[in-house]
Amino acid sequence: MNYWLFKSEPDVFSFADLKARPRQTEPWSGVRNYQARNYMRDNMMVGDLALFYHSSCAEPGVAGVIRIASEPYPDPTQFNPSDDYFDPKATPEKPIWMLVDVAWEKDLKHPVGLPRLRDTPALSDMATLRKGNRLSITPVTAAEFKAVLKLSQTAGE
DNA sequence: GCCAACGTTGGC
DNA sequence: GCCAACGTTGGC
Repeated sequence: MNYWLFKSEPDVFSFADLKARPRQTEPWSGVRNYQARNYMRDNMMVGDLALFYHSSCAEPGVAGVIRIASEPYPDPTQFNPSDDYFDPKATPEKPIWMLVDVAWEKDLKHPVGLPRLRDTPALSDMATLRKGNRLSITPVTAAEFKAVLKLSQTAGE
């Protein structure tokens, strides 16, 4: 079992939006970064758990827990000329961008904001908190995942 | 293969 | 809106 962190701007797609989906499941479309794609294509297993992180918003931080719900498959938006994520170099025979479905797994008792994450020694080496990191999908260690869940049990300051 | 220019991300 | 930091592009 591996652990991950998925970033999303809540104005575009939030943790609550995912929970409100009919099957509480959504294809994680639109990733156009090779490293993030490779994590989905090469390293994720159905059943892996992930933190759903809200970025570029008033209160950035971990909003909930999601689960990898499919094998990797081609991101359909790369083939659609009218889609923002259309990639003219991709064809169904030779897709470039792969994605996985993610499913709502559980709510947190309290969301864990970025300042708390930064204040937590156990998370000092967490990939998404490193200076300059912009990857929308990063690995999380089991210890880090556990530490975030522990933080979510209390409201903090 | 190098590297400058550009676009994007994301916190503040 | 600003700025730091990074990834990508394209000329050479």
